[in-house]
Amino acid sequence: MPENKFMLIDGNSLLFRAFYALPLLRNSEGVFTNGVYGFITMLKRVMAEQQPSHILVAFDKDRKTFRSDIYSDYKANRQAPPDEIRGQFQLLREVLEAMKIDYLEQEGYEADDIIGTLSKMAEEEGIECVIVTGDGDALQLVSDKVTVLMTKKGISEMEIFDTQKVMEKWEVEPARMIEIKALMGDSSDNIPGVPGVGPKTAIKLIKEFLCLEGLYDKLSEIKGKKLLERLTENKAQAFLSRQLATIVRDMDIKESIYDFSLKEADLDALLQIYRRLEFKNFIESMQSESPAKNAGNEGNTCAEPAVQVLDTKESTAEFVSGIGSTDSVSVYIEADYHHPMWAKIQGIYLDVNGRVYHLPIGEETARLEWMRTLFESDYIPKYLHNSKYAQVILKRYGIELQGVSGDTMLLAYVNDPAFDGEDLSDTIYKYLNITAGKKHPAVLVNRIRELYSCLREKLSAEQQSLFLEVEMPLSDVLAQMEFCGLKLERNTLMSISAELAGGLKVNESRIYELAGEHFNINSPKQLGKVLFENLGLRVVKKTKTGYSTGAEVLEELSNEHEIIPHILNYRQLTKLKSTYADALQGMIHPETGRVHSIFKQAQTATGRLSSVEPNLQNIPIRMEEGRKIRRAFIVESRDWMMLSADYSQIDLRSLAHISNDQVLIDTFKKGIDVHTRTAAEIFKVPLEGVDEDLRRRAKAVNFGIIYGISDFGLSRDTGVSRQEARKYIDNYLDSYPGVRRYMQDIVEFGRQNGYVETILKRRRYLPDLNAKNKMLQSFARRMALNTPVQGSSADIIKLAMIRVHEEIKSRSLRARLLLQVHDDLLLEVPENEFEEVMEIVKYSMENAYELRVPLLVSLKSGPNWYEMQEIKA
DNA sequence: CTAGTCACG
DNA sequence: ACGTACGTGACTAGT
Repeated sequence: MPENKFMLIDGNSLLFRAFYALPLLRNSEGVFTNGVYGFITMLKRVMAEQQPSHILVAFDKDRKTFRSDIYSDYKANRQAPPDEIRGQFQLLREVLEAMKIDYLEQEGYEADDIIGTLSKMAEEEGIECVIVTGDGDALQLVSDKVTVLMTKKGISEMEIFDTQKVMEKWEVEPARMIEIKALMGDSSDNIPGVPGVGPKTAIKLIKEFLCLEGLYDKLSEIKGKKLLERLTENKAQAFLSRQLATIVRDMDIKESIYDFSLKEADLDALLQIYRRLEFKNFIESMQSESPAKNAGNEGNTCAEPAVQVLDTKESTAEFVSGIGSTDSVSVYIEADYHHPMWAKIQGIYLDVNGRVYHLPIGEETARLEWMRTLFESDYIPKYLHNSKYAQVILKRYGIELQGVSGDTMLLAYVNDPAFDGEDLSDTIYKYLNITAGKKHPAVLVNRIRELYSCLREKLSAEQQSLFLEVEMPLSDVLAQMEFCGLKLERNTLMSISAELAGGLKVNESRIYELAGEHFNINSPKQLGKVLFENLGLRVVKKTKTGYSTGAEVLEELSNEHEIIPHILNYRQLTKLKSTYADALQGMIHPETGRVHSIFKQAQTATGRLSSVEPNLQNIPIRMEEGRKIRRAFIVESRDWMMLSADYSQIDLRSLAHISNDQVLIDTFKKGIDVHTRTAAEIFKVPLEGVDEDLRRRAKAVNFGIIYGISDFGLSRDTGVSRQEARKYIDNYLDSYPGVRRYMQDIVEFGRQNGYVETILKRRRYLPDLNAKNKMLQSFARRMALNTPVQGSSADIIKLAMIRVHEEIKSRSLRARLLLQVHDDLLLEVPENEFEEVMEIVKYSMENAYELRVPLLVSLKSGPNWYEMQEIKA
């Protein structure tokens, strides 16, 4: 029989710990859950490690009435906990109830006191006791029988304290910890202590005098005059502090420790609350631990459907020929990698009218032929999740996927762009509330059609059009772009890399020379030490973990030490070398000699695309040194040309349209430079009187407006004072009253409806517009201001891409779209098609959507992505 | 796996 | 009183 082991948990300190250690997390109802999540994670871990026989969670009860009046005065000064955590205490209680873990709270006492009392009871019974807490006060309870497990930064690490460990760290017996606290105080607990006495002094004194009484009896022996003075002056406060720090160990508690034995959790109740909180990991681990218990109950978990394996050519041919246009087919491609240009197909799962079929592929790629007619037939409607992936990977095997009538990933994205629905099983879980226990492809493919219907029903008429007329056709365009890729010359990258390496070598040795030592310049930690400790430079800004060494900070210090410009230069060179010159080489596909980025169509909250593996939307251009990287991006062959087409000021034009501001509209209609016009308006000078500097500042204001301006941000980015920035903003809003109205209206709309929307009615939900927390609210406010602008621009260029692609296809041109960089399209075009394609692109982009202002596109062309020359209209 | 940094619109 | 422009992705160090 195992020995008894009693685990006592400080519910308050651990929940706070978890709350602050994890990023704010909410379920779809907006309930904050990060604290509970972290708490349970910790709980599971310590229970697995310690294997207790009895367990209890203690909570504080009623913070206003603590041990004594004096005590409550101090405690009342504590910061009120943020709103986001309060509700989590109740949630945690509910989870504990489902887990059948007892918890206790008692009027007028803190969790510590309950723990102190019960640990004493355990000691008296000779039972081993482990205290789990995030609060150092508990160390005073350590003894032969009592150990303390304390969180060590964040929640992932715990430090175990027994008597020996306490002695090592604090040099006194655990029971004397209260004497130390009495002297040094504890700011987090509002224990004052003796001012000017920190841990070092407190330890020294208590080691010598053992306790407060001993110390004050022999005050005359104290050496330092100042110290003596402080101790004398604060005698009462020291004794009070000790009282505050002392945990009560003799509360009147009715229960016996034997009442808190470990019990079996109520799995159904637990599953239910985990679902409500959307703790998918926990749900999955529950199901993998005991699948039998949960299988088939409530209809919420799903049994695996019967799967018919297609393993002969004849039976498959027969099966395929039996499928017609009235059937519903869902397709799931099982592959070994997430990048369609680098993955191998392992198998195909199909759902036809609710029955699941599996075609294993593996090495036998010839089997894909058996499916060709099904995949390529335009008239058999198919449903997929992320059809672009399937389209690209199949194309590599020579199969053109046709007849995709619905993509559930895109549908989920139109429904709510904030949800990360790339994973099919997550999406099924969210919308159908079904947990696909093992994420088996058969289970997943079996639910695609249901998911499709469920999501379609949720959409408004406009959202349906957005889905059917924009996202679905765009998926095709992007598939073509991904498959095509962009030709990248390895040799060019290699020589750039070598050049950078040369520069770096010189740079590096100069830095070591100036620093007087060798260190890793890439490590912000080591660099911070060298700059701010060894060289004694001014600390401008700190980060959570130490000194900030970002470019902004370094710029500011650039005149204070010769090393700084070298570091900035080093940073620039390493960035270029590692991220671009070197990394891109590894992304060149051996079979095509090109790089094939994935354009994520369901990623951003605003409706923009994003580009990964590699990210081709952030290839350097602003700085000449980096811009040279673009030399490596070349065209198909010598008789082709690169064509780039970018929208001029598309965001400000979207803003003009959405806000219906007459001044802004007038500016664009007359073709006046918008930054110059803004400068004239806010600085109250005639248009001709606007110089470069005024225009530059006005440009920053225009950007600020789009981003949801604050005087602070504007002042930081322009260098003018905050008051000055405020004045610019006020002048702007006076000059553009339509914009002011827009800013008010959109926030009000968002508050009323819970979301804001773009010109194509793409929504972004912003529940935080009504948050109590001011910071969350102002974040949401800025998103509400920015999203319709950024998102509408994204809508417009998506429409343009579809039109360009369609036009090229219908005229059987060889030209092709390569990239989209938010307001910029890049194509490669055979020379003999150049004039025609140029016109198609310009026309399609400028007429993609009719705004209250004209859209203007400027074109450039060249032999590679670096040498691009403006084409005059 | 997170934090810091920096590349782009 | 408090922290601040919007939207992304990749690399490196250091746990």
